[in-house]
Amino acid sequence: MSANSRLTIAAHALAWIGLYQRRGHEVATSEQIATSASTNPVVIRRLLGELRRAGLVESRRGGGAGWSLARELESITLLDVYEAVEPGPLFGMHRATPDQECVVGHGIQPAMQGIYEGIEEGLRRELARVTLEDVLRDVLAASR
Amino acid sequence: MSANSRLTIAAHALAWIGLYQRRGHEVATSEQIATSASTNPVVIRRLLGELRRAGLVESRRGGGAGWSLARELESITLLDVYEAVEPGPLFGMHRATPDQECVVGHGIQPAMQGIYEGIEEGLRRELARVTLEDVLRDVLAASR
DNA sequence: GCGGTTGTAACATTGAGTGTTACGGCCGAG
DNA sequence: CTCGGCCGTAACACTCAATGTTACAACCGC
Repeated sequence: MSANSRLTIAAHALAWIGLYQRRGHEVATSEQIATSASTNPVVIRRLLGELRRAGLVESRRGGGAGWSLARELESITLLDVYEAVEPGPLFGMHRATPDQECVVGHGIQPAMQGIYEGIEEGLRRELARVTLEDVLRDVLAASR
Repeated sequence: MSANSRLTIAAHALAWIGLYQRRGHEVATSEQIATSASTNPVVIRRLLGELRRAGLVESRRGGGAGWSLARELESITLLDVYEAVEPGPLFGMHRATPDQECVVGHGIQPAMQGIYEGIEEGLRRELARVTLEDVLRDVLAASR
């Protein structure tokens, strides 16, 4: 699968902002987060923009601008982040519609559709069990 | 997520071969399957080649050549197909290694690694619950 | 007004997946 | 033992999403 890093980077950004705020700072800048994640500030702003639309973070402009959490880390799950950042389905269908004259070609898409829905629902359940608080805890545990 | 159709096409091919054999034929050709799936025979041969390496199908060359199942449909699960056809992990890490001087940058990868392993294990469990026999049944049910 | 940051457009780059052509290898049929 | 059909695979073009980068207008505390 063409595994992308969107979920990882988004979780990284949220954990970074959360830790930064616990250390007494008001807001974090995309520049700071980008440095920690070894990427470009625009990439961070784009991702955080999607998280803002999902109500997970807030942004301030002007002087003393930057990003802050809209919710506590323990109330944000990986599912929230996943849904904010990965819109499409996990598995794709045929690019061209299969041969409708063929029994298999005709029935395969509704069949797989139903099966995939169940599987994605299971994935959602797994993602919902992990909070960003868990992520930050694991991050700090790894530093020892 | 850049959802690809490899799992769908592979399941389509297996269901097609299975049904074709139940109707009394020995082997199916990549040409026939490609027609049903509206794609190119080479795409089918490549995918079936991976399934052959995983021990799910067999191929014969020469006259009367083609593909046949190496196992019964009810003994093949979507997990078997998934592992044969999707080698990489579901979620990717940072493309460049994050800033190791930063606490979050240092701990994020081991943390996410562990979390992702649990989530992928859950996905595997879901995939293992569906057999290709289930798929074919749903396919035939959809034709009515 | 100044300066720093967000928000977003625009474009280049990369890589996986997919489609296509080509051709050598294999083997049953005749 | 030749022929024809199909596999196996290399090679290449094409598409598309993700990512990286530059640029710049908008915003707002100071």
